[in-house]
Amino acid sequence: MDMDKLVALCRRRGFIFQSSEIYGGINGFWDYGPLGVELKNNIKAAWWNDMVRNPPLGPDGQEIEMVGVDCALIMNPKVWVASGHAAGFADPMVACKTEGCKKLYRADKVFLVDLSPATPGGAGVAVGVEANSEAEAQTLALDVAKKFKKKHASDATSALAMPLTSIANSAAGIQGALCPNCQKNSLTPPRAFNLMFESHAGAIQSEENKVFLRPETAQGIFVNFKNVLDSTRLKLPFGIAQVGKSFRNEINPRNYTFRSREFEQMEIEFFCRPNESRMWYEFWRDVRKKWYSELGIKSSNLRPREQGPEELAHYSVGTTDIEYMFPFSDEPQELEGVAHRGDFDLNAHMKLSGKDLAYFDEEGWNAFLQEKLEPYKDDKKRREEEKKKLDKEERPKYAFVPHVVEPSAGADRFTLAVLCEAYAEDTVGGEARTVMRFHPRLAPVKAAILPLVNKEGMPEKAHALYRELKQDWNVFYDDGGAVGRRYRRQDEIGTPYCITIDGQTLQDNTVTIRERDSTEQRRIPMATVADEIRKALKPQR
RNA sequence: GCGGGUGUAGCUCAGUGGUAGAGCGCCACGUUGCCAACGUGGCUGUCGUGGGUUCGAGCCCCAUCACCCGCUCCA
Repeated sequence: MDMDKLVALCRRRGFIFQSSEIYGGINGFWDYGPLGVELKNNIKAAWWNDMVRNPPLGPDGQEIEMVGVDCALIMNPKVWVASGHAAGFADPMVACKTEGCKKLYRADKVFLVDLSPATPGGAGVAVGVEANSEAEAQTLALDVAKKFKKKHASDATSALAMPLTSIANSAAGIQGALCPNCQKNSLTPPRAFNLMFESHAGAIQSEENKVFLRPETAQGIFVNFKNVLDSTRLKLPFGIAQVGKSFRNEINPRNYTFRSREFEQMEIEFFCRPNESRMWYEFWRDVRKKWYSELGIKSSNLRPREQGPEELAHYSVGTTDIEYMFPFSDEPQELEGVAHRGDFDLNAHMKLSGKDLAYFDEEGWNAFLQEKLEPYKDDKKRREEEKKKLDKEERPKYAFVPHVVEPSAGADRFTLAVLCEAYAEDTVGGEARTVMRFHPRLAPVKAAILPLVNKEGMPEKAHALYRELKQDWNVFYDDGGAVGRRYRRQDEIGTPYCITIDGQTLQDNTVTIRERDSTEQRRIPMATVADEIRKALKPQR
């Protein structure tokens, strides 16, 4: 599939426009047009319906409890300190200025081997090495120093590696750092790359009122964990869901809408007992992959991939990326991350806020109490004493911080995947056509109502049907040009059904219903059209 | 952030310094009898943006923006 053709279609038919296009656009931001907003809304509605309102049954057949929230984009900046984003999202970077090299490194991954002892006169020169840790750098240091010994004569036994970030206040008097790649003295000083968008709450800009646009929706859920618990009578396990915009200052937005700086997430934080967390992690990983398949993503294009330990996020003890083979890449790209976050977030917020976010297991505690007090049921005084004792000694064991499984899906990324997956070219009666094979649930327009010709009462009949159907769905009325052309127009925007009102309709109130993918037509009573559409839109499970 | 490429009508593209074009699409009227029909008429452009050279710039020069490819980055 040719990405350019899809991009052209999306623009031509009003799925996706470049943001602020008349001003030359803006890198990393996109707008959804009339059809795009329908498609994306359908995707979000399908997700909310299938995951929140009517989630699948749990691993042992029980109902799953799910509720939603809709949190502010801007939160107290301390949220991002607790979550680790304030520190981890501002990686200092260094670049090499030499023509033909121009490598860019994370500053904390570059270490300097001080060559001063190996250099005549002790001139301050150090060479950079790339390593993941200071220990790793140290093992490389001697080799590097030996290599340089040839050039700089004397002895290299005392080579030391130190983090590049310490170069500014180094006592060694190092005047330059050689690029690990081209070994020229042209590394820039470390510069901050802050990946969070900043703003100010209040009209006066100052350091005190600096705020951040959220880089993920998850933290709104965590900070409201206690509120939800206290207002709903939910018991573990349960999930809290949120759909909303997030913002990341991506260094280099690329690949159409795939890596945008403003994007929408569909996230669940599923809270469970620590000893059941692996089970729920595997459950959600499988549920989420199945969901994509149900909505028409071919399984050959879907790749669940367990992340290796080295690429895990700072909070995660296990993550599966559900990836999709986009046409713009040879490698599958992430649609969703299903992460086992352990108790990282709730603990972090407990620590920084000083608020108790532990869950108290009432059921377990009551069962335990009942069992322990059973022998004293006829001795009220003894019973009270025992209860006090147990309260003091045993009760705290029933309070714990839940573990969390987080299926975090990209609404825009899935929208893009749906567009890629749907795009097809085939031939009908020897003529080429372009057809978007959307799942009916996701199709922006569910049906087109077409009078075969504009006379003999056909438009009136067609209008009546149109008015009936549009009460429930986005349907489209088209009386322009030959019917074949109208069919093709609907194919191109992925409308699953075309309903044609013809001469026979006037006789017996039947219409033809044309199926998009096969182009086959059936004749059905006009009164059953709504049922036909409804049937196609029912989630299959 | 670096290097390379691209930018002309809604789309695909032609236009090598001298009056901005074609096909498709779109709109109107007529026609219409199930898969991009036909006839007639019509709309469509700050030639990505800003500056410069020139009597004159879509075309040459500089800058800038956006998109594509590669590098880099992506908790």
